[in-house]
Amino acid sequence: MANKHDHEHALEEVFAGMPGDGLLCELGDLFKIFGDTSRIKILFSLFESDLCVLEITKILGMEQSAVSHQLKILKDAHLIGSRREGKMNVYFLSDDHVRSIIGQGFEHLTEKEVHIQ
Amino acid sequence: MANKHDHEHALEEVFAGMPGDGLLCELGDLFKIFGDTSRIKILFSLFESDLCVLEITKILGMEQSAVSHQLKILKDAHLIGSRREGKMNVYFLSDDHVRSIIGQGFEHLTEKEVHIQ
DNA sequence: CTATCATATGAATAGATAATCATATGAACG
DNA sequence: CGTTCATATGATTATCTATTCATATGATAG
Repeated sequence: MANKHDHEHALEEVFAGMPGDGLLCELGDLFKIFGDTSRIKILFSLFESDLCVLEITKILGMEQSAVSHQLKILKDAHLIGSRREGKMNVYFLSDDHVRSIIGQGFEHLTEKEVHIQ
Repeated sequence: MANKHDHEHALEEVFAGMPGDGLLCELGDLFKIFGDTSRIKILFSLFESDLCVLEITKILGMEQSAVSHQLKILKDAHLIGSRREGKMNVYFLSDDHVRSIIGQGFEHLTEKEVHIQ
């Protein structure tokens, strides 16, 4: 009975600490963007250097239109930006959070590997 | 011509710095897991307290089977663990990377809000 | 201007995913 | 042992997503 009461108290704490549905949804949407190999590849590419669409297309080895679609998604999420250079649109990382987030993901994966050994 | 050469050099660097497809895929799969509101809600709940399935079900307000499905996904990814306590299965965060990753996502969102103001 | 190069957009489709309903498992207790 | 409580699993389905093909836009050079 005391145990049950503790659990209900825990539930209250959980409800209190839970962000609103809006924020949770935004957070989900943000991570969804990282949850695709093509987009991760684009981001990794931009870690090294600003690149135009054609270059990214060569790196990913897929249709140019597919790349443009993914670039739009990344740009809408403010993860990348673009500028014009002559005939080309050059894309770049818009801030270093992208690096940190992907870095944390990496750490999780590599530490798990160590753990498995 | 010099410009073109620079770009090709940049491409080489990008290819050199790019992780293998396997790792990129694992990374994508990891972030995919964070890319769902129900799972994020579960993780936030477990930030506060270890919880059994019934409690999580109450918090999320969805079918118990749906919760179990999502718990399985989280557990398979080693993001949570479980132990038996009497009749119940109690779930808990398996490590603090989860906190860091979600925290980074949060920061990105909130800093963007500041930026927009 | 108009042709062309670089990129973006739109429609269509195949594949993935998350929820639900129905049912199975499995420990605990009388 | 068999019933019940807590949870897991399987099948199904509606929705979402990433890609492709086809085409539009839009800047720039001739």
